[in-house]
Amino acid sequence: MNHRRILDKTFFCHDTRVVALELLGKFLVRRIGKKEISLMITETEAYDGPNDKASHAYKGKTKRNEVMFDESGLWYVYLVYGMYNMLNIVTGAKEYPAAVLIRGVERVNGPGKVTKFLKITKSFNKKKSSRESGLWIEDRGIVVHNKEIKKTPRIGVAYAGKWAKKPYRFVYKNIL
DNA sequence: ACGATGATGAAC
DNA sequence: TTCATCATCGTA
Repeated sequence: MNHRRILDKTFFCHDTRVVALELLGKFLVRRIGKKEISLMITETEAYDGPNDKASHAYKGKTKRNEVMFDESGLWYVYLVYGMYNMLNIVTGAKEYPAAVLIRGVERVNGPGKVTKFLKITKSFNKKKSSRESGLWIEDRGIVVHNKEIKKTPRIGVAYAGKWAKKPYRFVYKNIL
């Protein structure tokens, strides 16, 4: 059975923490010309709504974060530290600003390295996760058990007070 | 432990 | 218009 299902809005329109968990074991697929690169997602972080101080949406809608307020299943890509693009997928209901940061995939650890390896830039911002955009996520039938998932505080958000301590980072331990 | 490197948002 | 900050990473 070659089980393959491209994930769409129906997958992403749920609680961002649930989506972040369920993205582990799914495949991030990037088409460049005729070639497709598929890598299993191994590390994610949830950014949850207007009250999460670690989230870009905490202070309301801006030009940068406005896609977080749009419908789920869209890419949110932005530049940090002048060098690294961060890849997020918008989650939850429309107007509820939430997203999941894809921090790591198999053999590529670190959100800046993922985007560099897959040549993902801000040109993907606000595009839909879909085959036609050249970047999408597939379910290939891998089942990840709760015991295989490590939950930790998020990285690089020490400024966020009590939100910095919430276990919104998810790591699939069964990494190749 | 620290510098690279530039967009962003808030202050002025 | 200036300024501090930043969901990072490679080098030391």
